[in-house]
Parts: sequence; C-alpha cells; structure tokens
Amino acid sequence: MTHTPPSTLGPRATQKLQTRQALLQAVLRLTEHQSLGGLSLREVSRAAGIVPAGFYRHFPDMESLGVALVEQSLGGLRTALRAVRVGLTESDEIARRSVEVLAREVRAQRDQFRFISRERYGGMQRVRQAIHDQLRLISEELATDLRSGDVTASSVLADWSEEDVRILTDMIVNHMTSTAAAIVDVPPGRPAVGHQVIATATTQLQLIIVGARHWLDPA
Amino acid sequence: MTHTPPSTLGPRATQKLQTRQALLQAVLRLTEHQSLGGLSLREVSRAAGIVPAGFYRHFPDMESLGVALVEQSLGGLRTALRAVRVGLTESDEIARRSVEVLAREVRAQRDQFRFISRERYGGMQRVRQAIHDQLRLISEELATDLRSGDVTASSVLADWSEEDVRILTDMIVNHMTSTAAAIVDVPPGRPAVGHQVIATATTQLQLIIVGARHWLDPA
DNA sequence: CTATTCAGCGAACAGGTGTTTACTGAGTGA
DNA sequence: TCACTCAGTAAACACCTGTTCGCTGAATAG
Repeated sequence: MTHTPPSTLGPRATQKLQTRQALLQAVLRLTEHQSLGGLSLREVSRAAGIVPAGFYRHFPDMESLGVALVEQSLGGLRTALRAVRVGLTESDEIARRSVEVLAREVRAQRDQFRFISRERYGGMQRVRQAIHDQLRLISEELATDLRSGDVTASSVLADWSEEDVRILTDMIVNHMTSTAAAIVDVPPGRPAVGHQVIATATTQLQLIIVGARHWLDPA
Repeated sequence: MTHTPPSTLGPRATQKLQTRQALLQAVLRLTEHQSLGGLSLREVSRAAGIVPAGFYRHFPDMESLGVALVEQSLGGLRTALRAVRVGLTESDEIARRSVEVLAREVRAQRDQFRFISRERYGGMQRVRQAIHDQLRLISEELATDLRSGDVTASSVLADWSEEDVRILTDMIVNHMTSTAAAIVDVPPGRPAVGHQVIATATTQLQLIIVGARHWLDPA
C-alpha cells in the first residue's frame, strides 16, 4: 500500500543532481576570468570530475547549461527582492532596503552575479534572452508593487500611466544591474571600497526617487 | 636636402595600416554572435585575409587587439559628446541632444558599440580596464562641463560638492551605456522599436535631471 | 645601385576540441 | 529474484588551436 512516490529522492537521482550541481559550480568557478563562450565542454567536465561524454547526460550543450545557471541565479534574487518589499510603504525605505538586499545577495553569491554580469550582454543568444526575461519579470513585479498596494498610499505614482511606471522601473532595474556589477568588481578584502559603492548606489537611487516625486510638478 | 619625414605615409606603412584595419574590422564582424574571448587568432587572421603568423606583425595577442578597438571606438564617442555640449546651457537641451548624438553614433557604428557592450563586463581583463578608463574620462568631462562654463548659469549644480557631481555623472554615463546596448539590440529594419527605445531613454534622463534640480530642496 | 628592413608566407610542432560509439555496473520496479 | 534503466566510462574520430621557424620579395635608406 505504501505506493506514494518517494518524497525524498533515491540515491540514483540524488547523485545525478549532485553531478549537475558540480557542473554548474564548475562553470561559475571557471568564468571568473573568462566568459562562458570561452570555455570548452571538456574543460568544464574535467573541473566537474566527469568524462566529457558524461556531460551530455545533463545538458545537450553549454548554452543550455548557461540558461539553467541564469534561472537558478536570478530566480533567487527575484524572490529575495519581492520579500523585502512586503510591509514597506515609504519609497525611500524601499530604495534603501532594496540596495541592501541586492548588496547582501551579491556578496553571498558573488560568482553567480559575476556570471550574470558577464553574460548579460556578452553571452550566447539564448543565455542573454534568459537574463533579459528574468530582468523583465523583476521590473514588472516592482511596477505592480509600486502601483497597487500600500506603497501608493504615500506615493505620487497613483496618477502615473502604466507606460511611465514601466519606464521608471526599467531604469531602476538597470541601475540595480550596474550596481551589482560594480559590487562584483570590488577587490576582495577591501570592504571600504564596497561601502563606497553601496553608498553611491543608494544616493543615485534616491535621486531617481526625488525625480519621480517631482515628475508631474508644475515647471 | 629634402630630409623632412614624409607627411604622407609611404606605400609600405599604408598597406600595413590597411591590414591592421582589416584585423579590427574582422573582429567587429566576428563578434556579432560571440565574444572576443570566444574567437581564435586563426579565425580572425583568416577573416582579415592574412596567414596566422602575420597576426603577430600587428598585435602580440588578441587582448591587445581588443584594447586597440576600445580606444578607437570610445575615443570617437567621447569627442562627439564633447562637441555637442558646446554652446548649450539648458540641461534639458543637453540631455535631449546627448541622447540624440548617442543614438546617431550607435547606429552609425553599430558593431563598434556592440563590441563595447559585449566586452564591458564580459571580456578579458585589459579590455575591460580600457573600457572602464574611457568611460571614466567621459564621466569626468561631463562633470567639468556641468560644474564650470555657461551650463551652471541656469543650473543648481553650482552648489553641489564635487563628490555629488561625480555620483550624478556616473549615473548618467551608466544610463548612456544601457541605452547604447538597448539600441544595438534593436532588430534591424524595425525603426519604430528604435524610436521607442530612444524616447524611453530620453524620458529617463529627464527624470534624472528633475531629480537633480530638486536634490537640495527642503523636504 | 646596393644594403637593409620587414609584412606576409608556408610548413611544422604538440596539444586541445566536440561528438560518437560500445561498454560497465550500481539502482530500480515488479 | 530478475530484467532493465541509465549515469558515467574509455577509446577513437577528424579537426582546429597558438606559436615558432626560416623564407621571400617589394619598399626603403644612403
């Protein structure tokens, strides 16, 4: 009677998942000084501890591996950003806390974000597309939270057109990716530089918010 | 007695320059669908019409070729941007005209800017450094024009600290690079999409300017 | 006219590449 | 227990890679 499919995976599937993660980790490690397109399938397989032919048990090619990496990385950031906004109504507060979360996330998953920065414009087509799609999702979720919900209570955004809100959130997301790239490039062991980067980014985001507040002002 | 060095280069040097340009052009052509790190020296030499060994007559390696390409590309943009600001005093006008110049330049030198976008975060170390340096120059020149000169006459920036001006111009330059990347990604033969991108970028830049105007306002 | 320079050539080198093939042997389901 | 699935293996395939070497022959300098 105990015919429920095992909620805990068998040793077979577990081991496969581990190897898959080893492949993803290998790419993150190897892309510290070069881009995905500069890696060879053999190099990655070697670093993951399997033979080249074994690679095909997990991905049909390196581009697919890249797409999987994008979804794992940006998916995590997306939920973290969504979580930080619940209960906040002051856009100043949202700005400061969003930059904080971004900084924390980037420092915790440094090589994931280096990978994203690297491949956002530089990478292979499907990888770039995957990044683009994830960023659009983040932008749209931010737009929803800014237009509806408690946030609008203390905001001027209620009067804005959908189009204008999209323009605003696109800019904010672009600013976030620039910030992430800047944090990634901070030399390790120089936390002072990191603080400087975050302070600058926060100021810039506040300037955007001030602009948004006075957007519809009489000239 | 006619010992002046020839102001017009001899056929020898001329031909060498042509081959050098052929190498640069070959890289621009080949990086449409992959990044510089994914190109092989042989591939580039072949596309330029020379034998692999001939490559070394011009560059010691591909990274150096990339640096040369960066300086040629961003050097042009830098002078074009500096030129467009002379005689302008209204920051609104500066914003609109800067985006115009950027868009014109990007469309005229599409593959150069695609290359810059590709390599800004994705590329090899020295290439990234070269891009970073050029962008910092652009940011500093903009800061100088905003602080001194006629511009300040109708601006609030006169009261700003150097640091704050740097923060502002850094953000503007980042916005420009995002815009350039977006324009490059516009599908060819869809000018309507291109107009949309430029309109969005202009609005975003104006929002930044509004923010700057009210930056020191009493809350 | 003569001696020198040097951009580009052709061949060779040791080694890395993606992909296919047939295989092993532990994990699985009935 | 027993057939079968399938993650990982080992070897072979034809091909491309960066770099070096000595050579050519036209442009150059004196």
